[in-house]
Amino acid sequence: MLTISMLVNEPALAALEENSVKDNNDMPGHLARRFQQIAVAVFLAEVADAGFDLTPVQYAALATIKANPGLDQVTLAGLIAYDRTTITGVIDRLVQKGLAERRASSRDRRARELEITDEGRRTLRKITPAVESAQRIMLGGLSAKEGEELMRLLRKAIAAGNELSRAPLRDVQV
Amino acid sequence: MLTISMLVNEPALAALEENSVKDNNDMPGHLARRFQQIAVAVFLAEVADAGFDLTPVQYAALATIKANPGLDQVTLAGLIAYDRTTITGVIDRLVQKGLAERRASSRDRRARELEITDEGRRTLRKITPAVESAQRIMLGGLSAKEGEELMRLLRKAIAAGNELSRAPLRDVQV
DNA sequence: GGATATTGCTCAGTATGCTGACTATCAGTA
DNA sequence: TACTGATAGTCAGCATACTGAGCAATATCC
Repeated sequence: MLTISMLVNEPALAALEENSVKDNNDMPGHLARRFQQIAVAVFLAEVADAGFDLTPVQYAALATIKANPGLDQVTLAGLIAYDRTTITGVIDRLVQKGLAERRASSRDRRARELEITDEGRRTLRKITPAVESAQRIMLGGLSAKEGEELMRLLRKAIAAGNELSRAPLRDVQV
Repeated sequence: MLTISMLVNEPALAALEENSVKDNNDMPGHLARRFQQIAVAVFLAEVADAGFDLTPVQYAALATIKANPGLDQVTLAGLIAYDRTTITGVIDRLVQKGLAERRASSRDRRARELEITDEGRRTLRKITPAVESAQRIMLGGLSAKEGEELMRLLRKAIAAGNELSRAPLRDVQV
């Protein structure tokens, strides 16, 4: 195999590559992906252990509907930073599971008003310990102080980058 | 709407809910998802600005193939913590773009040996500034010291949770 | 050597997430 | 009121990620 490294002097190239690409596993983007990957796996495992079948995304949507009864899909999306095209499918599944309801709005015939069902409320209540346990587990390698610091730094980085994704977090517009 | 809160005394319940569910947006799992969401958006935007069409996952795979010529798919998956079923599609697309090659292994007829093409090498080289710029942007809200600390804490949390996802990071088995 | 277990890869199915396009509706304005 | 622009939601299409199943080949153990 002929590589560029054969055409230049070795130490110079090694140094250059060391500086430029580094280890892929040490880049913030990779760490973000990996932490999220573990977080989702832990969430699903804890929730499944508790006897439920709910994804992190579905949980967040359901909890937000409960806290803001009658909200529309775009508002929900803004409150938890989902893309509006993703919300459609998530709500479909919550409705199909009988945990939420989607009704046409009378104020605005374009909009759908979302409500949690009794079954949804029951599920949220029973699932809460598993959700909290999952949050603890995903910070399990850190001391309490480190966990707090990680969350503070994530919040700060996220706040600065909020507008950079297609689905930024939006304040409630009461 | 009849809720549990109507059946118990209000302050007690408010405190309980405050303690139990908190704001969904403040949970580690949500922060993980959000940070990753921004990281991917920034990566894609920077790379597109540079005139390329490569996802974070494809980039990581290509860079790892370059650093470990001839490796098989399972080893690649382990090196960057992908699920082996995900790798199949990622390699498909790298091959289809002409950036990598997949050859049957002579040692083990089950395995496929992966190689980067000249075109792949050229792409990696030209794309590197955009990738690095993306890493800077996603930490843009943090000081240099905070960025370092965030990465340290992420590495630590990830190391502790490595085995909890279906696709843990695996050391090179040379 | 032969049964058994393991491994490398793929595939079908499901659930995020995104881009871009489209419909229906609403809001503001000339 | 008619026009224009913005907004709510959906859809098609693509790319991760995962579960679970299956096939082919290799390793291991008796």
